[in-house]
Amino acid sequence: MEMSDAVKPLTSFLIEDILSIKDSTGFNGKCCLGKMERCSQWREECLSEQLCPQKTAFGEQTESLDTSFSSSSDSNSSSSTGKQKRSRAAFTHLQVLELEKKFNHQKYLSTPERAHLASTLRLTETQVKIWFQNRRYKTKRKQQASEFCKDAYKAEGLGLREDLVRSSLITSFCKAYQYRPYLWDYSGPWAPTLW
DNA sequence: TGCGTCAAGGCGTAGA
DNA sequence: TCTACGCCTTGACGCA
Repeated sequence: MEMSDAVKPLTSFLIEDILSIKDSTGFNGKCCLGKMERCSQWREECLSEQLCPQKTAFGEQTESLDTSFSSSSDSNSSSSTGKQKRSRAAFTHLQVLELEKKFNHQKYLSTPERAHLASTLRLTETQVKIWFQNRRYKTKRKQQASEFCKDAYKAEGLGLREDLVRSSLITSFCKAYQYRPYLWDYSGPWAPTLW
């Protein structure tokens, strides 16, 4: 549904409209040349090894995006049962960084902003939209988890012993949960700690 | 091999 | 009716 939307023109803010170079790059995973150019671009923008350390940053993402986009239009990914194999695109570290940066400024993007960000990051508008959707939901879950943990600590600290065993379990859960990347990346509900 | 992460799928809802 | 959203789930992928 989403990926087909990405291919189908939705608004006048299509990446192609903005870039007006769509056929030369062959974006949407149908041509590796454009992605290689993107890789070069991103590599140049890498300030340090820390910004692009992941081995999945370019090669695997290229492949992933290929399969991701081709799954909607290419029958190669179909299994013998006729069911298309679902693929998951892995965004590059820099793409995620830029998305995070934008997210820290704005939790919601307008259509033009989304289109601009998508073209900047060489992603589809749908991918940017879904990323922000997922990001908001993750942040919300993180907030709920932190409040849950806070309450658990509070209850334990006050000596409320309705169920000490459960409380201990919750406490250890919270202690473990704080090491989840997207949990400790942000100290507050919308607090930008990366930037 | 089980588990965690995360992009994407799916469904219901709201607003224009 | 269309689009974007929230919420939850699914499935691919990497790792210990």
